[in-house]
Amino acid sequence: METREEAVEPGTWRQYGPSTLPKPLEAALEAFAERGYDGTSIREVAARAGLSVPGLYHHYPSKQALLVSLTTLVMRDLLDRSRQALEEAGPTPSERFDAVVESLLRYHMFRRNQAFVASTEMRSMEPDNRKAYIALRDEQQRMLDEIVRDGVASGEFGTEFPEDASRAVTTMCVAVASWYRPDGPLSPDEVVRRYLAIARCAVGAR
Amino acid sequence: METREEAVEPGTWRQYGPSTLPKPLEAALEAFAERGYDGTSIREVAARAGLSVPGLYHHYPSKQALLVSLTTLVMRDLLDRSRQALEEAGPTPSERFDAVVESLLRYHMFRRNQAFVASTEMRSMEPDNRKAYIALRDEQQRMLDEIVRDGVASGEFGTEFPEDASRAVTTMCVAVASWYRPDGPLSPDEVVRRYLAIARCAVGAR
Amino acid sequence: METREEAVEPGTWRQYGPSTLPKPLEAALEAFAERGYDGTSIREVAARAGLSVPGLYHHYPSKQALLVSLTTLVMRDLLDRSRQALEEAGPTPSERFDAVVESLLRYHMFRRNQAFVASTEMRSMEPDNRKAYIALRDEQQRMLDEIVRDGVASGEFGTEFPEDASRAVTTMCVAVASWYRPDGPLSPDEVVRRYLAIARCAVGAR
Amino acid sequence: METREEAVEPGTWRQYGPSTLPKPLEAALEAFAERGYDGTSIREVAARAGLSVPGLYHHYPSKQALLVSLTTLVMRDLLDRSRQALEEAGPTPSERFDAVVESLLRYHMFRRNQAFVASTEMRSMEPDNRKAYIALRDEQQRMLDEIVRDGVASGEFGTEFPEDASRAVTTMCVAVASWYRPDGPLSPDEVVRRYLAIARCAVGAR
DNA sequence: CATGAATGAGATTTCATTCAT
DNA sequence: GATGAATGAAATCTCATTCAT
Repeated sequence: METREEAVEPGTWRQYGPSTLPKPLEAALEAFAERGYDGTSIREVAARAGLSVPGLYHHYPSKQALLVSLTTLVMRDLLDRSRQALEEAGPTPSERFDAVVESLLRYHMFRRNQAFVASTEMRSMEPDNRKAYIALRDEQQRMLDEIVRDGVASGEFGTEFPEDASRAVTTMCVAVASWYRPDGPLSPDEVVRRYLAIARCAVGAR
Repeated sequence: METREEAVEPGTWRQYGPSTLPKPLEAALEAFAERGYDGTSIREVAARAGLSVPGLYHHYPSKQALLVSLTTLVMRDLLDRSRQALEEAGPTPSERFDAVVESLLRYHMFRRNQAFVASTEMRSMEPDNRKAYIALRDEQQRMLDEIVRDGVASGEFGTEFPEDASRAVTTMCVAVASWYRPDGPLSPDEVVRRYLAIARCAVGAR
Repeated sequence: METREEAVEPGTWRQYGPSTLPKPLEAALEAFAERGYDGTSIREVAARAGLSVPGLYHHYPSKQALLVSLTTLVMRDLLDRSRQALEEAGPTPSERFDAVVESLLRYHMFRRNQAFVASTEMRSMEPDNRKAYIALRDEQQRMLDEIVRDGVASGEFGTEFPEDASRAVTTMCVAVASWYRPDGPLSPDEVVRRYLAIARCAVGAR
Repeated sequence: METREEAVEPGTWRQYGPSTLPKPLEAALEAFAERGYDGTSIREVAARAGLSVPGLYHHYPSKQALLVSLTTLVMRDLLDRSRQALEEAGPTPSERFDAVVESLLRYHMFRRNQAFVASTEMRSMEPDNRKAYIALRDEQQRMLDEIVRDGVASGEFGTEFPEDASRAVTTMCVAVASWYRPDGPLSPDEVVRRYLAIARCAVGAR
């Protein structure tokens, strides 16, 4: 009876296998994460990708194109996962809030570098590319804003400043990418549990 | 009865005049904030400082030295202000928490660029310089960690995860530097009021 | 009674249909005319020819080969036309002079790009290829030189400096390629009329 | 009683010492003349100028700048000489015609490479630079055009097509740069004598 | 400190050409 | 012949830094 175009297994948004980026993007990602866009030479990316420099140019016509392809894929992946989390969530703002926050948190742990580079290297994008990236990022932010507003309207959330709280929550989640380490003391599930508690509190849940 | 080395007017930590950085550092700051360390040429810094290139080298022996001087001054300023806020605060963990958080928030609003560059360009520091910078930053973080722990011990804060909450709070405050604009809709006092509410809640105050 | 190998319609040397160059050479011609040999990439030629790059290499083994094939065809065409013009001309040096000059003028108007590229890109030819090209060009020049000498000998031309006059005439005709435009104010016939007058005068005709 | 700003020795326009171009331009000139603009690498120019590559960039900010500086100096020099020749010439169109043609001829013999590169590499100039160059070149052409028109008006020149004749004469003179060799069989004075004869005839002098 | 000249190293990008399919 | 991938060599240009004056 399922009539959706793409029927996806439930919970897929929680599953993170090894990243499926094409090799040159994987190489660019690592390099950008370590040294930044401007601090990374195309030679370095090519070497990491196991290509000659012109070989790299055969696939991506410029350094900027690497950044754009990378960040676009990243934001699409994040958005897809958040949307899927929402679809599977219960109907109440609280449930929806938890779902989006959890998807944000997991993404920033399991796709740490991707998330970090995307948010950090916005300034290295050429104007048009930046505009396109910001549009995607804003879409993600608005998703949470709306839920928080709904929660305040329904009385589930008590915050006086829904916008600020929403941004503060996003901010916290994004920052996870800069300290979380897979081999650190906290498991992803534990991070989710703890940050979810803080996030709920930030919006005055209950 | 005052026996401190430097007796400072009370509330100085809340006062932010125009920055007192030496001109070359001011120039470097603006450039680094706009284009990043690697994206900034020494010629650009010299031009912004109204100096010739060799003139700039007369004051700072390398590009790296500009970054180090800059970030060291920044962290010292922030630490000084936080310490002063603490000295003037009441004795309870709640009062002390509020003081440190407010000092963090104000710093990240009034010294937006400084805070942003310092936190962003850590990766551009040579190993020893990075180590020294991290030491200062950790000192700042430990200041808050300790207060949160004290608050939990005293029963004023109810969080289960003092360390996480403390880091999340710092994180939120640091991120203020990347969205706050002096000509935006929120006054610094209002930002302080709102974020303080969120921060208190994150540590389970009350 | 006709015994020539190839009997050609009279006046053919005056007829210029659309150029019959193979497509890759046509493409190379246009590109070389616009941007010069060194300023043209093989990819550009391939694209203009509607071929893939390896497809182009299938027909011509190198960029240099394109230039050589092109200029050889061009010079042969020009020489053929001049020879044919001579064959159809009357026996006097004046008549023969007019015929060759007219053929030169028409070629440089109707095969403007070909003539321009051939004369311009001599310096881009590898030594042996250049030598071969120069041989053809000299043959053309000698054709005119000889007629002028005959005309002086017969008293029809009065110039003191037959060689100089002959070269100056060639020069003028070649230069027509760099200013003549099919949509300009002068018809080819009119250009022929005017330049022929100047050319005759340069050799002291009458 | 001389009140001119710059009193110049008469006949200066006929004097050609060794060229006074700055060394990098001299180097660029030779290279461009031999291999063309696109065929010349900046390394080659630097090497010929006895500079490192960045050393060359210290003086000229781009390859294009070399071309522009060079061709501007060239056209100014030529124009100055032609104007001076005119000032010293007698009042009749014939005398003025001879003066300008002689100045053109001498320039294209003594500054052969300069003249050749300037006329050849127009297509390598960026649009604005080309426009500026063409303006200078047209000024030179109009100088001759005007004289020829005057000569026709006064009855000294009999040509039916003053514009064509004028361009043909210029063309001949310019082309001298591509065959004249200082060690060839004709002295500059002799070339002047012979070409002047042809040029006069082209405009129907007498 | 400013000016001006200089440079080794290295940046991004392009080119002609080749080969496997 | 087209497609796609690949590459050594070389192109233009920039950078941090230095030195003489």
